[in-house]
Amino acid sequence: MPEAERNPEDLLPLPPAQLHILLALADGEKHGYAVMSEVEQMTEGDVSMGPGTLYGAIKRMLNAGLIEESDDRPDPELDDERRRYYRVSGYGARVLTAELARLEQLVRAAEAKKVASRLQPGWEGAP
Amino acid sequence: MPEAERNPEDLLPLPPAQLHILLALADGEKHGYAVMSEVEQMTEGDVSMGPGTLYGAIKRMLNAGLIEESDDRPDPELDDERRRYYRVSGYGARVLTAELARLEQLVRAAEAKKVASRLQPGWEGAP
DNA sequence: CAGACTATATCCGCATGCGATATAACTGTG
DNA sequence: CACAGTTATATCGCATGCGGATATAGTCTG
Repeated sequence: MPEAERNPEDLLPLPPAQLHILLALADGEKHGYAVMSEVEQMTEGDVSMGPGTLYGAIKRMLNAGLIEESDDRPDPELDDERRRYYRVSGYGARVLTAELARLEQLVRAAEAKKVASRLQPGWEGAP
Repeated sequence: MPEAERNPEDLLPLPPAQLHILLALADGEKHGYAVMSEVEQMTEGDVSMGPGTLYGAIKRMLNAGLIEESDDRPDPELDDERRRYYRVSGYGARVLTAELARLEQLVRAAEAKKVASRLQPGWEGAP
């Protein structure tokens, strides 16, 4: 099945680790270790991803076509040959967008409920 | 450790199923089956929770003090004696708030990245 | 009265998460 | 240069979590 025809919705909800990796790669390709640091940073320490989680998830995501390994290497003087760089695929970008929309909708629904619960906290209107 | 002293942050990130259950109970106590339906409804079918997921998660959440079983019964004429009702505990409410804040921050961070990625899509500024 | 729906519960396989460990290369310092 | 600390990838095995199948039983509907 060609990438363009795949439906992003059927990978949803995305496992949290995969979401964080897509998010970390969203502003440009990075190598694995940089992804770990980026996740720690962008979540302000709420999420810290160890190597077990990272490389397991990367393998699955490559397989699912969410990310791709890049052959581009930076300036040889700045390069570290151990590094392997990854980027978000077109499909991955669409899945990321869909997952973010889902989460946003979830947060909105929660806010709506908070209002509702202040209006009727007891058994009134309950089953 | 008394509930009031427990730190909501150390249960975060909350497993998705537990978040959905707290969300379903946020506007009033419900029995298990009603939680399943509510999750399906409020996520517009994106998330459908089977009994395995539900009752497993409920057991863990009771244990962790996120929810409590309620002895209140609705009007006997409307009651179904098989039902077991659950409500969000004070601690659960605080954990829910913290988790929602975390997700909101994640979505905001993603939006910020989208802007950034339009400004510098290539290797410029990369490692 | 059969079949669908409500309701709770458990079992078990599978996916995911995560700490520990291994290995090796790079970086900076004395 | 030696060495310590950091960077970097990878795998293993256990724990957790998820989710379908199954069981049981009462209720509601055509």
